[in-house]
Amino acid sequence: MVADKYTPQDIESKWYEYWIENKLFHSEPDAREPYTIVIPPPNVTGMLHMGHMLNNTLQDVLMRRARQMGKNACWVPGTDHASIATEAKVVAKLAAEGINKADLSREEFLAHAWEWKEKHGGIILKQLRKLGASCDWDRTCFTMDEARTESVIRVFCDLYRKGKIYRGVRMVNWDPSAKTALSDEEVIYKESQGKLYYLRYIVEGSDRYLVVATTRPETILGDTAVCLNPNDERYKDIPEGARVIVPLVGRSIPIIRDEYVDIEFGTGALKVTPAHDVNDYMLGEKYNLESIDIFNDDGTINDKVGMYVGMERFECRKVIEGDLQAAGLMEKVEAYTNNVGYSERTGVAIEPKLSMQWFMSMKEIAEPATKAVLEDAIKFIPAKYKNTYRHWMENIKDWCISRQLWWGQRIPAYYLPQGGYVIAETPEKALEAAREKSGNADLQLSDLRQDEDVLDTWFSSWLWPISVFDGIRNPDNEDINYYYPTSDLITGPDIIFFWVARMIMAGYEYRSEKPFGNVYFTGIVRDKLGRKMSKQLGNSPDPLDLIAKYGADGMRVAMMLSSSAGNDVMFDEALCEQGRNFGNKIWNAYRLISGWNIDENLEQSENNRLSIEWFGHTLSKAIAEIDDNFSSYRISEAFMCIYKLFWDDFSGWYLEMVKPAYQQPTDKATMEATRHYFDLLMRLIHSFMPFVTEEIWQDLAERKAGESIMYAPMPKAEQVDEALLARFELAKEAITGVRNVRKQKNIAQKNALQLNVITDENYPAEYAPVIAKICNLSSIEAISEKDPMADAFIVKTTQYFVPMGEQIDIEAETKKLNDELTYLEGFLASVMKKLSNERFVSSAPEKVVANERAKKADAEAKIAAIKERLEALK
RNA sequence: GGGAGUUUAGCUCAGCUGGUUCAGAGCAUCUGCCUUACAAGCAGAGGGUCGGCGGUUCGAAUCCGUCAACUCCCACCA
Repeated sequence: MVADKYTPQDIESKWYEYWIENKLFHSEPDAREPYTIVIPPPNVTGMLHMGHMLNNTLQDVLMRRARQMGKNACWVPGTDHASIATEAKVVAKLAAEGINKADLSREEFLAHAWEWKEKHGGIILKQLRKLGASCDWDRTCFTMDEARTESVIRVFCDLYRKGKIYRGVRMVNWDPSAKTALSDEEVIYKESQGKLYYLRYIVEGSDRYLVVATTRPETILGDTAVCLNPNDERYKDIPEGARVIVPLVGRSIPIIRDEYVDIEFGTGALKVTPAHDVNDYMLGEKYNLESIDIFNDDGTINDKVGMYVGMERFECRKVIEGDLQAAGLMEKVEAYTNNVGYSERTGVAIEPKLSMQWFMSMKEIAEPATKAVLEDAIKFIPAKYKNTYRHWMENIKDWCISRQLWWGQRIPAYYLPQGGYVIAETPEKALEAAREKSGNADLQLSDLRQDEDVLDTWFSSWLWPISVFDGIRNPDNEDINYYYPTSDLITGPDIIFFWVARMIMAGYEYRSEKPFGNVYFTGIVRDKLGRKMSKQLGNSPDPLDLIAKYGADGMRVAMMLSSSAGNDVMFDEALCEQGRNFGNKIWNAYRLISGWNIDENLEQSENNRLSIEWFGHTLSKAIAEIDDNFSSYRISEAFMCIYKLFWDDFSGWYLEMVKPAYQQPTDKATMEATRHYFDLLMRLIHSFMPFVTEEIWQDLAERKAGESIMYAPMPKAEQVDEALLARFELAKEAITGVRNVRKQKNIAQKNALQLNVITDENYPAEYAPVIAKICNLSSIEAISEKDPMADAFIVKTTQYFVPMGEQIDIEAETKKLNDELTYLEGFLASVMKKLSNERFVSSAPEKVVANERAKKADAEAKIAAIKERLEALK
């Protein structure tokens, strides 16, 4: 027996413990078909937010459903070491304690970082349990645990040997706050209000000057040329080989001419700073210009030029502006809006910087991965992301995989004392290789210096679907052979390049097979005003608070109610409330039936038999619809089907139909059928609301120890009798008709009424017992005469009469009927117009024309019935 | 600058191959009910020129063109 009141908090943790204790989430390879999902690993020290709620609810719904479908379902959880984000947190934490990272050795810093990880790591996974996530926790992985780290190092070495990884000096995106290079994907461009400065560059040996426009006057320190367009008439008189003086700096630099320069922009003169701008860098390469790097790693000015040394870059910009003004070298300053790149993680402006980094060639490895998606070997849901994917893949650039951080997998490159390096999986192997390479057999490990850099976090997560099954180190193990390729990936479109694309590449490179069959892209969770949820705005509710308030089941429903693939979720706390209310509805429906008593000798009434029969068909129809929705990943629609099935069809109709009178018993067959339906409904709802359904399912019958609804087979649709359902709809309308009479005449349900019917083929005579019960009718009589003394209504063509024993309002009734008549005649006219159109009849498909004819006949019959009724009223 | 998407009821969204599932759902609103499971509820009701204009068609929310608004992605002319 369940409690009187539905309080999700009282049941949820109990069942989660039960599932864990009985190892119901655990999966081992067996003969069943596998169904696998690998979790998008959240940051190890992160906190659960609404995005995780959406993402993991979807995954859990799919997992639980697969399990009930008889598949061997395995959901692998884990966390990501998130190198830059975590390192930033640790640095900040140390700074708060007065410890400067620069004062620590690598080992000391890593000790702090691991300590931090042990303390905060995995909180997020514990939080997921509150949501009901049915992850196989025994398989929990971490992108920086031993197995994953070894896999990453192996892959690095392998790709290096295949010639796909190289080291070189390139212009990279530099984050001066984290003091590391970033990949192109980690840079976010934002429009920002800046200024356009017009600077005077005096032409050497003359009294004229060139005006050059720039947004970054501080970079004049690194100028090594000024570039003009050779076709620019304004500068025709500047002789070939002329030079200009860099303002303030006084350095003499050449004037070069290249069509790259846009004549229209600014003054048509461009300052060239090869070390600090991607395009300038290309010009520098082309014209063999000197490249002067003027910044330290933290974005302050270095001592290369000997001016403004140690000044922070934006501070320097202000000071230089003033100095230029003072020196009369500033023509003018204009307000200017341009796009500036910011670091995704630290939020500071990116500095293009030349530096030595490790890169991975992408072009070749991208090919099979592109094909897989375009040819639907991997399906994207929604499909629109195929375009985005194709565009990126076809223009893919090499991946900068090194980061100047400590928290991460250290690059296995070992430098030899005399120069050069070797790449090896372990220091021992490196030493061996180094001895061979150098020809010096006495070389010691201490003579080698390992590269200081670590690998980009994504260089470990791109292997995730393989590495969680140890498929890199042991490519032929039982797990990887069974679970790979995984079934579905649920993730956000924001990491389609960072992660999804790269996993596909890794899949083909290391398994010669796709990593997953379907990718379901969720949207972003926004507030109800459509704003992105953020800490700054404070519009992001704490999911755990919501779970505490409405229950995990309610929270899950909220996520399901407003999310279709690829669409953003406009989250509103009211949705949680709706979810909780649905749980309450289920709870109370169960309380109702559990209060019924059985009279063994009672024979089943026709009413009950009909009700059970009808609901069986309704249920099957809904199941078919749910299955259809799931097969195309319309998960929220599938949920809505179930919601309406339970609330309207089952609770609103079926239970009202079979409900015994107060304190009266019911018959055994009806009780059994009702409990059976309840059981099936709980199974259908379980993947969405695991807790409340388990609680009730356990109470529905004696269950064995360790048994769970989690493994109760998903109900299957049976043959649906559409004609039967259509007949029942007529009965429903008759019931609504009587209810309306009651409402208009203000007659309480407890006062029985009489119903008379002029029966015809549209009268659902078989459902008379149902109509009589629901409407509390003393009897239903078939009559042939119209009854002017009764309130009447028409369903399709059938005329129903509720005798009132008093004169009814003929005038009002007549008006009502006339209104309907007018409408129907208009409707008929439009149908007739279609049918009398030669071209319609000849070109429209048979079926459509037949349908129009049926509409015509229908309307005519209705009109006849109304006219009869009007006649009777006269 | 290039590309993609969206626009249907007050809100969030379905509407798949043009035609009885074509104008829908949930929520919200309004009206009436404390009817012995549930007021976290029940019974009803109202509400939309399907963004604008034009075209194709016997027939358009649906296909085509065009304009408008919004959103996202990519590129990064200083």
